[in-house]
Order: sequence, then structure tokens, then C-alpha cells
Amino acid sequence: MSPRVVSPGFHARVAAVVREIPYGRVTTYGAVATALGSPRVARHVGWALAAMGDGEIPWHRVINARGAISFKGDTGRALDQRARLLAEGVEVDLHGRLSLARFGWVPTPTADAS
DNA sequence: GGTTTGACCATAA
DNA sequence: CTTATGGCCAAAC
Repeated sequence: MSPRVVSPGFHARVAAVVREIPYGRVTTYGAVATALGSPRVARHVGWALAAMGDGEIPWHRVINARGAISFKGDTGRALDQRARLLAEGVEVDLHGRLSLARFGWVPTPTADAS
């Protein structure tokens, strides 16, 4: 684990938090943003994931505050995300929505605060 | 260093 | 339930 994170840019922070999401659990952009210290950066969370594409990051475990999968016309990736969640035991309906009260997970706040 | 954009969020109607 | 608007902040151009 990294005891300290200086300034790896925003993407690395998002990636670090998303990577900590346990199996069969989902979190929201706002939750990740809040864990980073600012709930306003919720937009950048998803944007950061898109910028890096897929990698070692379980981006499919990140959804919006409505408890549903968000995408901008790119239904292809949205369907992929839903399929991955179903594979993890997360009950996602055809609307792409799930119960945050059941599968919602709170990310660990970063130990970096200046 | 200003402008544009964006996988969002909250509120209002 | 949906649609519209404002805001917020960081990266890309």
C-alpha cells in the first residue's frame, strides 16, 4: 500500500479508490469524489475512468448516485457494465438500476489531506 | 493561460 | 415519473 500520495494527478487517486472496491459491491461517483475530499469532483471520477479505459480498475463497480448505470449514449459499454455486475452477484434490473442500500459500498477516504 | 467539455449531483417545475 | 438549469472542478485543446 502507498502510505502517501503526493500529486499523481486526479486519475491515479480515482483509480486507487476504485481499485479498493470489494467484489460484489458498488459505489457512486459522488462517494468516490467525497472520499477524495471533494464531492464536487464526481464528474471527474467517471471522466478519469473513461480516460484510462479499462485496466486493473473495476470501473464497472462505479455507478451514479441514482443507483443506476450512467452512460452517454454508449449503451454498449453500459450493457457490459451491467453484465459484469451480474457476474459479481449484483442484482441489476433491465433498467440498469440496483439497490444502493444493499450493494452500495463506502470507499475508504484517502489518508492524504493537506 | 483562456475556452470547452464532461461515465455527475442537487434542486425546481 | 421526466425535463430543465446551475454549479462545480479538473483535464484536454
